[in-house]
Amino acid sequence: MAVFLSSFVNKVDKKGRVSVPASFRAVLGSDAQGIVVFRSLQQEALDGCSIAHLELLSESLEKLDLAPEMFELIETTIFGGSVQIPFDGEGRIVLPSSLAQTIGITDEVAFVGRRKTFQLWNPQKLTEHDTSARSAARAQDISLSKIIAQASSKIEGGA
Amino acid sequence: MAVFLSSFVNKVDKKGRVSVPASFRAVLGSDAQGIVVFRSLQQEALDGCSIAHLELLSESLEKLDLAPEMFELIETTIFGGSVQIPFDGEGRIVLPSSLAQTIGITDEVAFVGRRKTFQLWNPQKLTEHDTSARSAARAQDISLSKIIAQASSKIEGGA
DNA sequence: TGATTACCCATGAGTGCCCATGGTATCCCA
DNA sequence: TGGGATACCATGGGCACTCATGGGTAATCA
Repeated sequence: MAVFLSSFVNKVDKKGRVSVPASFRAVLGSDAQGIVVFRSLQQEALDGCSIAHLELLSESLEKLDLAPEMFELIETTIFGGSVQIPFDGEGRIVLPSSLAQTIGITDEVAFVGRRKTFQLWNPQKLTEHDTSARSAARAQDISLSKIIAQASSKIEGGA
Repeated sequence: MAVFLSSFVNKVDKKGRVSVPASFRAVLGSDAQGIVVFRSLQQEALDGCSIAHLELLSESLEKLDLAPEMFELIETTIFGGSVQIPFDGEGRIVLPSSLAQTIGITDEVAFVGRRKTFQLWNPQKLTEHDTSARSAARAQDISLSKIIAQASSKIEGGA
């Protein structure tokens, strides 16, 4: 199925509009009315997803037996802090300036695909994040083919 | 099964198009719509693979219990940093100039088969890398027949 | 009443699609 | 065995379409 891939840097214009990349809109579907955005828990970025995905998170919360503090945190910060933003006719959104300011977005936004969701970053902060992530990968000698091999052997081992 | 073998150096034209070697396209399959490309974690090159291979990596990530930092790294740099590039009618791709620039590709690209995936290099940097890799192999006295023998004894030993 | 939002239209750069060509390797025939 | 024909591959060019960007106006809201 279609997933959010790649990263794009698009401009924010004087009216605060920014184009959601066409490939992300394609993943969202032609009948998508917009997206949902909220502050990321782990990074200095915004998390973005489809409305359906937020509903999935909501259902997941009901099913799991989460600790009350975690439940409360998610209820307040994620659901309380999320905004649903419609597309205009050209596939643009207007980012609430309060959210944009929390992550340092001024005149450009980086959209970063994360398969089921995506993130919105200040492009410079994203570059810094990426650079440090790659340094860590080199230091740990991470290999994608090893990850695939481990996942395969986990299945065969009857794990 | 078919694997990516050999290396080829092809030209990049004024429109940024470059032919994917015919044997690589054959491995990908006649119904392949294109390839996926992302920055290599370990080398100054791009990693290339089929769309199915990226899906395999995606499934592997879901199956393994990776450390959160490693998961985050792969989600952002590999999936966020990958692009799905379609073939044109003649089996060419257009490399995004942002990716091409990170590895110093200007007017030629070296395609290097790595069995299940392949890499894209600046041809000169590939030559330098190969030279230093061969020096390291001689220093470590690497023998291909020893590798085969060790793998065979590992299988028979019921490891 | 002013600011903001929604809706509509326009434009240029880049992309996708299509067609053409030259070179090389392979195959077939004399 | 050599030459010609054919097929395949890499390379080059042109045109239509898409995408991101920009602007204007009317409606809505505070």
